[in-house]
Amino acid sequence: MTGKKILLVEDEAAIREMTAMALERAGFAVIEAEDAQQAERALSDGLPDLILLDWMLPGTSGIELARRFRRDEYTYGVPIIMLTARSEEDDRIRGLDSGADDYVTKPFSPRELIARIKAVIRRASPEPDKGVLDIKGLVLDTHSHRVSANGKVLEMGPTEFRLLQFFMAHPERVYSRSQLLDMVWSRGSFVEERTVDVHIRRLRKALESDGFDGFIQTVRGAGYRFSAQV
Amino acid sequence: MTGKKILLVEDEAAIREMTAMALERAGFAVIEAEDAQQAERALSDGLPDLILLDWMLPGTSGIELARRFRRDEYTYGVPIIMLTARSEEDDRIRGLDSGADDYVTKPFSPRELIARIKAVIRRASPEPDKGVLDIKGLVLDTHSHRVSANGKVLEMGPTEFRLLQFFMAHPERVYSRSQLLDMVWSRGSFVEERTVDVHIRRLRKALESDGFDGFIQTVRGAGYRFSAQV
DNA sequence: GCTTGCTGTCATACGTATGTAATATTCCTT
DNA sequence: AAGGAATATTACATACGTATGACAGCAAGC
Repeated sequence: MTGKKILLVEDEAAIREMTAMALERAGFAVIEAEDAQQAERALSDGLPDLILLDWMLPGTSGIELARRFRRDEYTYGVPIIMLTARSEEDDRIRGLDSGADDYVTKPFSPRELIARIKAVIRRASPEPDKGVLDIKGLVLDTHSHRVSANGKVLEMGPTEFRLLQFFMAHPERVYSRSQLLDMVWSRGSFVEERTVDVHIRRLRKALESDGFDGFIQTVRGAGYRFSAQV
Repeated sequence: MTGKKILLVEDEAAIREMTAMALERAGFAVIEAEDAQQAERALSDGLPDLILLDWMLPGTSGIELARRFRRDEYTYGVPIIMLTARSEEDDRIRGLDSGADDYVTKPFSPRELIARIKAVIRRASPEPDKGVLDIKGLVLDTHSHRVSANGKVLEMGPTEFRLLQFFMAHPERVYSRSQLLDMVWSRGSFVEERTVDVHIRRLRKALESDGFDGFIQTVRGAGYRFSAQV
């Protein structure tokens, strides 16, 4: 559980440093940012396991930033905890609406904060970042967020990308539609199981011009499987 | 997946009965309770596979009850889904904190509720990991959902796959048609015993090109047996 | 504003698996 | 060897699961 990377976005230096210290003592690696710009720059160095976001920020507000992170396919899966002052407590609904996983009111005890962080990380338990996945010429780069077949770039939507990423990280194994919804669609949203069929179709379509669509295999009555075998 | 037992704790009779009906039609066995006391009494008759808990209950609240279940070593492992009204949505965090595995806001569609129930149950009770069954070159992989004979992939239907899986997990033992129907077919489906013969035939056909059909042996007057011996 | 791309759902088409009945074969008993 | 019972095999209608294309709602960018 330790060694997790946390991005802390907080403009007040006193609070930021105190918080960072508490987190580091608890075994987390903390990246500090004062505002939205610094935060986004920090993100380009690799995704953290969790983002701690102050509600009130100069410039782009915390809530706006949270929304942006949730929409961005790159940061989509990273859990977010909002830091709010007690007087802002009424707004916590909007905070949750914006996609935050939890909120903590200031002033908070380090113990409480760490407990919540651990809970959220455990719940989210993000996939280990594999970097580049290469299976028989089909290459998926999680960093550049690109897929290529024998060097030729393939176009596909964000959902198809995540689907393919999951499949390539877990090949030779059947997943039911329900499992795929859990793993690829992750949080909150309720979608029909049949929707998986449609995205499978779209993924196959994106792969078929290079003959890789055969890797996505239907297992009748069970689900789908990614396999480089015939 | 069906036949799972669900404890439904909800004080409003209308909602409770409607929910119970929807769940029963989906194949769940529902135990109804109006309040905390009834719920605890119901639990003493045996643990359910999941607890559906209304947020607002007369007397002991749903959240308090959830906390209690989580602390009690007897009920500790039973997954909980909270039912909350939309206006209570901001309390969702506390709901998760209290140990709930998911929450559903009222009004909910039966389909969504059932989907979430299935997801939570599946996560809570992962399939026993059988892994790979290998008997003299006949290999059945439950993960990839594949059967191969000395490396060559064999094609067969879902029922034949389940049948073979059962046989390979219980070799050297005779099973009557009636027993096989119990173990391999989903409960509650009324199928002729003679149908087993047909699927045995199909399984043998799938195996015969590689000489493995001899493993499926007829025991006249008793049933069938899987045996790697002559 | 408008356009574009993505998502989720639906209706429909399609193929295959399934259960049963009919017929053939094998095995055991007498 | 014959008769009867159990099993094997084939054929077939139907049900079921999957594939596919079209569509409407959104959000993002122009």
